[in-house]
Amino acid sequence: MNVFVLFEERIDDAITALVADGVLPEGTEARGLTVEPPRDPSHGDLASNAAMVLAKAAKMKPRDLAEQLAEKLRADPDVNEVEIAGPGFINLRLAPEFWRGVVGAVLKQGQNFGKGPDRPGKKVNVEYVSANPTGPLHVGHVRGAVFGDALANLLAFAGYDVAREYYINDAGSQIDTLCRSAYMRYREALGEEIGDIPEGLYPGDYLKPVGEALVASHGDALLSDDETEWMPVIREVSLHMMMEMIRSDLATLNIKQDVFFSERSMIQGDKDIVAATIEELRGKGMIYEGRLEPPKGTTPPEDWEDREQTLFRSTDFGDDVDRALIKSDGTYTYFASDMAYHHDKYLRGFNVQIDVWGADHAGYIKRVDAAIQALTDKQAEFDVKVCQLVRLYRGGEPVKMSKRAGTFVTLREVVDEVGPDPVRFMMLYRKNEAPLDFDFKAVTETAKENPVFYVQYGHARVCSAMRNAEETFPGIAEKVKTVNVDGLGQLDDEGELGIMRRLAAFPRLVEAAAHAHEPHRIAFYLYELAGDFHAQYNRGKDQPQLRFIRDDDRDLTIARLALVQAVGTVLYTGLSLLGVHAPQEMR
RNA sequence: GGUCCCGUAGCUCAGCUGGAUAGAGCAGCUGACUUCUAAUCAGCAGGUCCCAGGUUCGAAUCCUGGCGGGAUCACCA
Repeated sequence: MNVFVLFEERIDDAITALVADGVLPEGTEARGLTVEPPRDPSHGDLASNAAMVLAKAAKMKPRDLAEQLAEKLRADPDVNEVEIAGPGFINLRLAPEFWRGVVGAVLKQGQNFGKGPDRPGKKVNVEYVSANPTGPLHVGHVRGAVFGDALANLLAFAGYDVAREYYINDAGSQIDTLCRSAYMRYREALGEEIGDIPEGLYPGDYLKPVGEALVASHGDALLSDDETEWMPVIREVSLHMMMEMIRSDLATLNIKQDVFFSERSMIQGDKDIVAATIEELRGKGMIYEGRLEPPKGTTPPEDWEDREQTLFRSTDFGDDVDRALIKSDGTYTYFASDMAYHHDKYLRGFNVQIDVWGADHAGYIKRVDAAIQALTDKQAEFDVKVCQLVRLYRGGEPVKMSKRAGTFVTLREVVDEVGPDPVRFMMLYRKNEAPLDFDFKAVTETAKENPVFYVQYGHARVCSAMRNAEETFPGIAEKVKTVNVDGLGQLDDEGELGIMRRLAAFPRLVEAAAHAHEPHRIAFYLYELAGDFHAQYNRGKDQPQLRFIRDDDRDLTIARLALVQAVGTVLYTGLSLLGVHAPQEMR
């Protein structure tokens, strides 16, 4: 149940009624009508702009029209008060019974509270991580991984049919580099003194196991000066082991993906869907042979070569320059493969595609967007979520990292140090396009300024209250589960009603966050809900009559606990969307 | 130089895709706290929403042009 949608419908009904009364002209439609929580709670529970958006068509003053609508709304039994304010806002104050009904709804629906309706015809593909299979995941991958995972959770909860996908870049020249690096480790594993790993190869120790595995399976049979002899074998083994490592890295953060799509698979054997994609575009007249200008404003790459090449007319779709598809050695550019890949996703039925990328790839958006538009005749919806940099701190001091020296911080190091929950929550406690500071010390502190703790503690406190109540009133938990609206009648404290309003906002929030592809809104909401709850708990110190557990009043305790349990349920649901554990207790 | 992102309280950031008197945490100040599980709670103070135009009943939010910061520019991935 979404309160705001519910009242949008009721206001719509009121408009229809006014049309029937002849007050509004036939065919009046409420375009841009909204029902929202007012910023200032003193304005009521719900505010609508209906009168203001209709005034022009109705040729009436907004306030007069508002009064007519108000008249209709006053007849609604859920509405306690209707007020016209400001330029023509209609402010509604709902009956307390209505808000208590929300508590009942949460208890009844449990973790389904806030869930969106099925959306037939919307098949969403969320692609995230897609790190090169050349080494372990490092901290730069973490944000996108968590973001994509949470976004997929959110979309699924909001009712979309969602697939989670990882695109394996296993076809480019970086894989040859990987193989040559692994080959060094292979020779090393055979007892050879290899010295330093040559410049340009991957120096990391994580390739040692690959070398050892190769010795175990092939002995010294791969030793050869001719690369083409060992390359295929080493490629297969290395890629497999790198992907296993990456999967296990992802598992430490509880990141799940359904499909691992291999770039190479598109051009293996006799099939070549990259070529097919290019031909399809050629058929549409979007491919030509031509020359490109050297890049401007920056020094051209040393190996810049002015030559005629196969180009895609991405400028027709808003890109800055047309893009090359085939390299001088005859292989496909990364972009050509990517084009085919996104096309493939569309052919698999995904009419909504969301890619999660790092900030350094932002300049790549236009060309992929152009390709998708061209290949799907603009039928596919494409959104790239760009995650800005994560800066690491420890106790306020920047953590030094040098990519050149190879001292990057791995995902596993971060998770090992602070645990998965703080990592996941903090990566989502900022909108994706803003840079993010991650402080190893701050995220494990047990204090309000650490939102992870504050929210998790809220959930633990709910569980604790239930346990305590069970000691005072054995069997009360069962009563709480089945409480009806009449039983909640005693919940009339302003703080309690405030919590109910917050709970009622959850379905709308889920809907909006999913629509905007912004999981961070869930994190901020949970912080606010936890804040409401902790505040109410603390009010019981000064005013014992407000305590959740009242030894002298079992019925009141049941009602209060129903609200407490509802808070716990929504905290649990929200944390699950973020992929964060909701603890029963804090130790 | 082009493109993309960011610019909101002293600091770190929200602001529900156009609503009313712009919010939270930290830091500062004032008070409460031998606890229904502690690590908090209540309050005060703090603002040229980068600037200038525009769109309209109404702009932090949308458009245009600037300013400042970051990222990026390829036959790499």
